[in-house]
Amino acid sequence: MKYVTIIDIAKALNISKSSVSKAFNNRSDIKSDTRELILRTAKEMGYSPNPFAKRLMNQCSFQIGLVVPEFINAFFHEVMIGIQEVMFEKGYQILIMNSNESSEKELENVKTLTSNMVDGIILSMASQENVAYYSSLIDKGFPIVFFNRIPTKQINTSKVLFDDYKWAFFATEHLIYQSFKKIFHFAGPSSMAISKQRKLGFIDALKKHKISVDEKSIIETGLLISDGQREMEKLINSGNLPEAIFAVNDPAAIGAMKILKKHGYKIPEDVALVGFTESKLAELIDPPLTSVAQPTNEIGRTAAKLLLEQIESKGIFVPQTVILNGQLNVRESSIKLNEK
Amino acid sequence: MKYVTIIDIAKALNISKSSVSKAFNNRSDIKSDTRELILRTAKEMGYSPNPFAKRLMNQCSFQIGLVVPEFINAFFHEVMIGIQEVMFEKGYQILIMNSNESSEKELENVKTLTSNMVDGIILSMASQENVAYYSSLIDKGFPIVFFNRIPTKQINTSKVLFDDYKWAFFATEHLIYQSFKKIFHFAGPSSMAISKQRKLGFIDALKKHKISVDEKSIIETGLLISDGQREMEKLINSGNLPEAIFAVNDPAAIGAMKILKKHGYKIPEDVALVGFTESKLAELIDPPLTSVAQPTNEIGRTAAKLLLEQIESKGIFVPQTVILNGQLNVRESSIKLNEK
DNA sequence: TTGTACGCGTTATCAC
DNA sequence: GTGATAACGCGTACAA
Repeated sequence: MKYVTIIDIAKALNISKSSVSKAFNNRSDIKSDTRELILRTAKEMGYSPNPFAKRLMNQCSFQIGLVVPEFINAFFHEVMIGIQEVMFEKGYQILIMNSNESSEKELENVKTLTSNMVDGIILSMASQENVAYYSSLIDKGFPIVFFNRIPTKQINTSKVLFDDYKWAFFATEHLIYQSFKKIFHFAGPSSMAISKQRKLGFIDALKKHKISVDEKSIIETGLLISDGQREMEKLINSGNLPEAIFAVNDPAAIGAMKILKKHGYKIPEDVALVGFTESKLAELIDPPLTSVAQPTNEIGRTAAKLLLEQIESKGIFVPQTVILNGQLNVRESSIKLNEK
Repeated sequence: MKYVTIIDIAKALNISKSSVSKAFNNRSDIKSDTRELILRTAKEMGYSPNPFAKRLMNQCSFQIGLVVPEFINAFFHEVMIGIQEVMFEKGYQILIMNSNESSEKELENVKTLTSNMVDGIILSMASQENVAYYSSLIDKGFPIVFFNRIPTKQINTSKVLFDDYKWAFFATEHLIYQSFKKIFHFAGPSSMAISKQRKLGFIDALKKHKISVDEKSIIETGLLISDGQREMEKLINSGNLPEAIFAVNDPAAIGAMKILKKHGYKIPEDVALVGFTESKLAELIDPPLTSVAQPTNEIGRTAAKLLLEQIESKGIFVPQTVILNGQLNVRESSIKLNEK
């Protein structure tokens, strides 16, 4: 595949390559006749500018990187779409990389991206491991925007976040208002900030309503359907069933639901369930799962806009932290039925 | 963000930039002492090679494009992961673009990618609209591999496909063997080759078993959950309920299931359901949905490998067509229960 | 209005 | 073993 260059066009028309370049850059110092002619022949010859030469010139790639910790849940796909919407409009391409919950892989991804000269990175971290390195990048003036799984320590850049604590609190309160008494929490990995926040929200909601928080009522479960299944199985075997469970995320809740149904328990009569981070599944399973919806598309769009601001500001920008609002979608899985 | 170049290193060490370049390219004509020194200082100075300069030289981008017609269903995400696995190992980056079921957008995407000098494209088409253009690209020597939604006409390149006809036939036969008699088909858009194939498989299976195919038993539905819901609603209103439905894909089947359940019909007792293109949902909904599973990861891996072959062969390659095998996952939604 | 010359960062090809 | 020098394709002062 041989690409046509401005030199080819110049030769074909017996003019200099700079004239061709001028024609394409809408410069005033070229006769409109010549411009027309050049553009026409360029089209005929199938010319398209070599992006690498351009980037070599302006030291800017019009590419940004997106690094996510996982690809399994729809959450990151949806955020990705939001980012794309904003970025493509501005002519940016997006290189997507998956860290697969490994902070080493994540560091590798970021290094691959920076050595590919992306103009900035949107990042959701697998863990807090590499924060120092990212901090040093930011200090050098490299634009990074964090979302979802962000650094817990202060960092000098923009962030898009969701108030996990608040919404976990609301979700738990919802169960309390339904007058469930014995409420358990299926928690995520304790190393993960969002898990911690959600757990804290759970605990504080119980405290506020003067419900004692039992050690055994918080079970570190994991983020996958299989995790929910495993812990639910254990719980059933132990014979210590709660009236309601608030799970760290939808997959954990759905896993629990599957096992409960398998053992013949009714939802929400026997055990009520609430998930977190609305997934498509929540509406579709039976019974539909109550869940906290995050504005995934908006998270993506906001992160993209913040990154663009940083890129375009060339150094002097004010780091912003945007906290987006969610919504508790109450569905059948958590509604206390009237006693028959 | 100022990048360090080989010239900076050369200056720092008072040597020529060509020596620096040689050190990095493991050339034999350089003293190993100097090489060591160069590599060490390079690391200290935080040098990383400028990929655009490199690409400008070797006229090759180590990037490939992936163009998919939609992002909603997990199918393309999963294929994408397979592609990534193979490509990243070889040092390729993947630019992902979404055509959103529009052939104009698709053409635009492909043009963006080629003008970005990707080394090849993996493509699933929104429609047959642009086949002539893709054909001309291929004839010019530009590597393209098709999968899933491929050109129906002969095209001189590699393809990864799934025998939609065969598996639709099997899926329908499964319903017949369960001794359902009145079987309907929720078909996809008739413009889409895969829809046509699945419909044909359905028809031929009925014919083989001497079941007459009624005009009314094939309903053009669409590919989304909402499509399945809408058509099921109509069907219920018309009072012409089948015993079983084979849907063009899982979302259509799931939409139908939701509406059936809403109206109090039991699955599979009142209406049995079979989907196509296994989704995560199939296992999770209640009752679990029988569906044809496609080997998504393998589709991605195969397409990636075929594309690499084409890229590396530099012109003389033998177009291959790989037909991958699927699996009919039989679940509760399609099993005829014994009469009580 | 047009063309010349140079730089962007890299590698390949020569002389030395 | 080393170091100039010329590409790669494009943009742009500056000279013509």
